[in-house]
Amino acid sequence: MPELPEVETVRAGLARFVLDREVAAVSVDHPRAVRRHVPGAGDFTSRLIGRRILSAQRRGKYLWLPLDSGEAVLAHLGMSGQLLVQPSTAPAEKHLRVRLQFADSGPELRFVDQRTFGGLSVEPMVEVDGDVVPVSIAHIARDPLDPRFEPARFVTALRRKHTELKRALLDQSLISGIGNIYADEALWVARLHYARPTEKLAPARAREVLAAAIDVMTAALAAGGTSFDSLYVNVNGASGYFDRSLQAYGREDKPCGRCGTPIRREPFMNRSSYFCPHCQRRPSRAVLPL
DNA sequence: AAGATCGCCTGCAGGC
DNA sequence: TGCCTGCAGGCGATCT
Repeated sequence: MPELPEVETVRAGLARFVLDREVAAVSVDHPRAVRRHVPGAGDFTSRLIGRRILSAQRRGKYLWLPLDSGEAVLAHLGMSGQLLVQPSTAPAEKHLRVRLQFADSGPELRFVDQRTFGGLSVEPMVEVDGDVVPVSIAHIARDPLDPRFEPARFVTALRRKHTELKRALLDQSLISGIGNIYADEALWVARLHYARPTEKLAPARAREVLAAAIDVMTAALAAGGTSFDSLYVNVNGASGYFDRSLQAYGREDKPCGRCGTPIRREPFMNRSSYFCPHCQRRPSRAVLPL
């Protein structure tokens, strides 16, 4: 499941292949893949043809390719999305959704997505807080690997919230790029339970969980992104493998790497939370004085 | 109005 | 064997 490190791996890979190339033809093979492009598939196609790709950018789990029209192709990989660079002679993938062919007749760009949670759109840009981003992601916060990310601002915003810590880490409008896997890993490293109330979290503890998130995602990025099944494949067609270094996620009943206590899995937000019941103590219900 | 929940979507593992 | 259920889970829409 692509989170920030995996998306960054794709972005970096794409940058090598699509820069300064002119789009010559587009085919949309599944309408759901462009459902966020409100004017429809025809409009999506016409906004791309004849346009040149200027760069490859990313914020959190979103990546986009600015065009010489001033708009950008925005992509989200969802659960199972892949952006593949393939020779035009390569047979169509089973879940091929969108295909971009270039005027130079070189390798084409394919969006492949089994579960169709991901998608593409072409959008104008908007300035938000000193950055220029596609309009539909104006509400997405900077991610912690962004040079303009402000830790103190995150800590303040986190402690103003009245929710559980993991919910906040997954809130892309508070901090972006963190998904279920790296949230569990960061909480394990910081020895914090997922249900800790954000409003009672000491600033030092908030800084620790942020540092942990940065650490686990930086390490994953260095390793080329995490993958658990064959669905996520990076732009070169090779799966990233970082899962062997995961300490909590997916390790139900396996010993905690610190204390040996079996890792526990609990339902959380229609998914799972993995944590060490010894290192990550459930918060008490007691109301603390301000 | 912020916070919590729902529905989307496919493939596969596991139970009977 | 094949049907059924649960699970994977990000995110916009919709509730409270």
